[in-house]
Amino acid sequence: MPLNAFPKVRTRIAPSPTGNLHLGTVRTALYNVLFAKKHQGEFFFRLEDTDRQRSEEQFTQEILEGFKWLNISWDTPEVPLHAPETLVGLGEDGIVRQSLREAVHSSYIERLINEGKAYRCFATVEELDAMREAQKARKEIEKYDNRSRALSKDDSEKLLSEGKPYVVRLNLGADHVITWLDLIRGEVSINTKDLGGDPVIQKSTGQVLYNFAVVIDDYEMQISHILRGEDHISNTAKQIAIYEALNFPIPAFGHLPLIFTKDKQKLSKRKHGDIASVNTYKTQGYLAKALVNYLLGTSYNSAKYGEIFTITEGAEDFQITSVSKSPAIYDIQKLNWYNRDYISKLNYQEILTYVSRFSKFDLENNSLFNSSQIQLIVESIQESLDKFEQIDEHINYFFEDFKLDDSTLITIAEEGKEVIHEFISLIESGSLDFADQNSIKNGINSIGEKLNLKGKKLFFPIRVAISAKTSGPELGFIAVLLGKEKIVERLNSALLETSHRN
RNA sequence: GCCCCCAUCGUCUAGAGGCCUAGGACAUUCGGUUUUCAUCCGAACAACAGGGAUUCGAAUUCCCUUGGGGGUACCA
Repeated sequence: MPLNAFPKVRTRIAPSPTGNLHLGTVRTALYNVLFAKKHQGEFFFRLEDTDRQRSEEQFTQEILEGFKWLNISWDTPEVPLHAPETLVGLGEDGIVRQSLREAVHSSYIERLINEGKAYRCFATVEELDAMREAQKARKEIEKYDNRSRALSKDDSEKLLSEGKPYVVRLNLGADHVITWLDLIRGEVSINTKDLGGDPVIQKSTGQVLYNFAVVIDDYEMQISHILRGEDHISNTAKQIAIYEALNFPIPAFGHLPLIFTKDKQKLSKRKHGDIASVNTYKTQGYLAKALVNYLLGTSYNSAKYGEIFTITEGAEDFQITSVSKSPAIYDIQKLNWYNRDYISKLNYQEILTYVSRFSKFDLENNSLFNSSQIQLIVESIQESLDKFEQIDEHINYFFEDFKLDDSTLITIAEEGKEVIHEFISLIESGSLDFADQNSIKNGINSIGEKLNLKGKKLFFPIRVAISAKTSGPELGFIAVLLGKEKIVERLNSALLETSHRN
């Protein structure tokens, strides 16, 4: 596709360090990466840290760690063509820090004032409140009435010299329609009359507003394609007005659908807590690749790879135009499915690394089992793990004893006790080989024949007695690893507990 | 209120006028395998929001309605 006036595809992610790394931010970043990869372009990272009230260094660190964990890296912007020397605010780490660019932003404000495209507005907050009240009383739409457009240059200079506080507003001119061809949505049009009057571009503190800073920074970083959340659609109209006032080439815009929860609300930290935060997934033991794949899959399916694909594979046939327009509802079950799938494909060294990190048992240096036994244990539960956080609930009975609770004991029942008795005598008769799974299994089978029991009635009592669980690897497998003594001990103690209960 | 965006199974999606009695995946349910559990295999369930218009023909184009969401700051 003929991209646009820009020589090269450059995209960016521009998070604010005002909270944890949000799933939505990651998703936006991912689509930007995908698009840049697909078009052999570059992807940049800009930190929008100008909100001094809410920005915190701790959040910056969390965001960077999150990106690192997810293995999303960015390119370093080169010296911009349009800007004079170096790109102000660019750090060694390739990150552009917006807070370091305030002087740059201000200089463009001055330029607009000099060109008559922006003006100072000395109206006080009280004055503007009164204006809105009056509009409300008249049942008009509340918006800035552009009153200061009329201020003469002399009057303006006078108020300025008197030290009166002011904001700078962009002169939107006569009402007109701003239209862009959205990469995802097609043509989008917004009339400037619905923008709430001439927008403030610089506060009375001298700091510029978000919409202005974004335009300046994207321009100097030569961003060619801006892919961001749908919640920015109305910002885009204002930003295009700023691009036009500044006579900057206008990049292409694409507005991605948002992530919703089941209640159809935008996924937010405030309302939905931890599930919005990337850190939660890292902590619970999700694989970064699975999370990436899930996030990408929410609004995009690879024609070539279907559901399961890496970011590189996804980029092969990525079409920004085929990204879904409607919101994606957050679905933990789908994420878990991805994660199970990725976990099950891990080789042993990989899974051991993860599992060790999440287990309270020292798997790599264990006194009960040697390394090949550990491998057998880990591999036996590899496919039943949704996330690594669950590791110990699957393997704890190998490492420590337990007390059966009522809900577990109930599965043993009367017949079960008999099964256990028989199993104990069989073991003690010495006819089972604890080095051989099949020997154990055959032994259990013979009990089944003797008592005329099969299926759950035969296997559950033993399973519960030796593992306190109704699911897990083969019984023979467990028995061989735990060994004769431990098995007998647990069988006896289960019998004891059932008798206490009855 | 005003402006904008969106609308296919419960969920994510395929579908760019006839290939659609709408395909796949997740979830769910039921079978088979495993004398248990997990895995695996098979099957079932289940959707074009409603109404008009265009057309020989519409999930696909247009309009309206309804529903949902976003925005509406000297926040980002």
